[in-house]
Amino acid sequence: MGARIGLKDVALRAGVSVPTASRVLSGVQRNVDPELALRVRNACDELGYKVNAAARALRLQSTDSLAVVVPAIANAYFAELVSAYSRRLDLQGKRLVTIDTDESPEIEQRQLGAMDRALVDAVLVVPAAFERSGAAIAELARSHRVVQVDRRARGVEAPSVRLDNAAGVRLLVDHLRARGRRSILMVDAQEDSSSSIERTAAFRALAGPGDRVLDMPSFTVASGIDAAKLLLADPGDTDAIICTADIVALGLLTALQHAGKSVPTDYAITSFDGTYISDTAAPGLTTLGSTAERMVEASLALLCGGSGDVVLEPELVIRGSSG
Amino acid sequence: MGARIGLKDVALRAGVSVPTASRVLSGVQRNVDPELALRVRNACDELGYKVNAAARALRLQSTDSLAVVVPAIANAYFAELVSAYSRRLDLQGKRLVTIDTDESPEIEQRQLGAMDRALVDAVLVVPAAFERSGAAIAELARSHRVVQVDRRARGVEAPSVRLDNAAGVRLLVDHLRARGRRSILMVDAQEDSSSSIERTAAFRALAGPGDRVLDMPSFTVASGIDAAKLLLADPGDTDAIICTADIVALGLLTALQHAGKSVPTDYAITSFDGTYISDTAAPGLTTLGSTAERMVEASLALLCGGSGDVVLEPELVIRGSSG
DNA sequence: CGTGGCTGGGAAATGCATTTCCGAACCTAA
DNA sequence: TTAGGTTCGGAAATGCATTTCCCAGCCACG
Repeated sequence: MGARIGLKDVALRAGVSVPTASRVLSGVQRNVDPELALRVRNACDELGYKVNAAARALRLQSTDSLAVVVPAIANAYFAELVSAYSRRLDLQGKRLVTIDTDESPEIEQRQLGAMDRALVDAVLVVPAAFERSGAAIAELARSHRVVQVDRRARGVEAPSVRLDNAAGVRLLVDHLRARGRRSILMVDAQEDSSSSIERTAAFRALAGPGDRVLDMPSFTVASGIDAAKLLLADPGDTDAIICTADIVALGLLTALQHAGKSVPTDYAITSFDGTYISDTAAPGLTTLGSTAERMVEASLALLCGGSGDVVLEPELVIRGSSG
Repeated sequence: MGARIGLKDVALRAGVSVPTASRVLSGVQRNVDPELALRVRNACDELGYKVNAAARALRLQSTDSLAVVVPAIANAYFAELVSAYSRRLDLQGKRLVTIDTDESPEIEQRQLGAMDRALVDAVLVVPAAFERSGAAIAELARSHRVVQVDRRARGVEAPSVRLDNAAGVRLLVDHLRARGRRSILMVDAQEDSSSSIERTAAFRALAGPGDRVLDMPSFTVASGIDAAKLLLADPGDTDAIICTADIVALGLLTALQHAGKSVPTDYAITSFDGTYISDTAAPGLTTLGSTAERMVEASLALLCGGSGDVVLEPELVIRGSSG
């Protein structure tokens, strides 16, 4: 019997009706005698009443929760993105369900398929892959409001927010050329993500004969270290590097320095994300500035209505790593 | 009217009863004719039926979701912790609601107070402060299953998992002394968190006359940089540093190198968290190994029952930064 | 032929907050 | 005093999945 405390228990204790108690707690509808309101609030305290979130969500058809699906929360870029969402949603009294897909379309598909169990009103998703994420996200979009963030997936109608990756590549390439660099290596990862596809395509379109692309498996420090080994084993004429993530650039920078190379003298290094990493590496990384705040703002706006795609303009932040 | 599709619509379309449809989807209870099961599943696909999570949660009194409340998701230590939770819970078909309190007991209190709206079965919390987080967490523990992770708060009954901070400090101090360092500076932050309190207390108990403690406001790269400035302005005899977070050590290391100091020749640097940062800094940071996995395992075990506190033993990982 | 063992169906209860519909009671202004 | 306005209470509907109760069929085995 007397298991959980419901609103009717509160009403009983306060000596008021259920509708009245609800009016007090919901705060709206009609005016309530302050005396009664006080009795209701006291009853809540005394009984330790907590509104049942599931019942409330069922009735109101709304949970005040969003899901954000990122490829790797341990990647500083996505951690800063999630942090920005969290801060902004806190102000709106909403909560964030975080899903880490580990850059795997399989995990992503499983998680998105289970999203109906997740009690969220909408989903912000950074698709793991361009091709292989499409089906799961399109399916999800049939039942949920979805916005694609930072990356896109093929065949998904849902609106998206992303960086103008081609413009970003152009900024970096022009900057390196202006500094007299002749031969640029692009170190990429997650090559089947839309951002990688856009970045490598833009790079190849601008590239000269000495320019190369190196694909690493993941956005990790380890990938940067491995990339450095590969570069040192086959140095070519390379005198400048564009990493598609700060975290890879960090590993690369560290490994090159360990190998006795000087940055930026031997190699100019630049990267994309603009996380705190670029600001703290030694030397600081020339990078495209952080777009997390703008991306968060735009994607939440899209959630509240509106369709179509938002493309954010990148901005070059010059630090020591490019000379 | 014909708005959302419910289970009865599926049953109708499949030409079966509601209980039968439920038996098919829930998968248990009684055997169902495979023929009927197929019809039900087809009806689901055709109608695009998604179970209503709120109704399900209301009926089953369970949401398959946990909340994890961390002081700062952008701090690599907590990002790795959240990532570890996410990976483990994914395997159990559960979801994670992430709350970022920004190291603020006020935000923490507000968020925990709203936790009943959050549709979670339990809460894993890293208290922002030892003193000022107690009330809100104790209050939350009245209505939710709570486990304190990494840090504790005063007066909370909920079980906890944490590092043996005193042992960690001892490991680092002994290591630095064994390397011939005479004068150690501990750079701390969030001094009102339980881990800070334990670490500084342990340090002071072991400290000699040349040893000092410097309190910074936050676990950020910027704090490390500021600490370096303060140190250089008042160098004393300091020849070794213990940072209570990798991320602070990173800023400190970088700033000292910028100022022309050599690590480890001029300063040996050590830190606590064992995140990927310690592995990638140049030189690598001597640190206590990562306890995220063990902490996650222990805290989830506590959630499934059991009370009391789990104290994890630290392990010293020696890298170049300590000579 | 009879009985135990399965499986399906219909009706209804359960979980709980929110909200609507009225009727009853009371107060104020004309 | 009367008309109009305000506020509260009781009952009930709504949102939807899950599950129980029990009654019919249908099979097979004895």
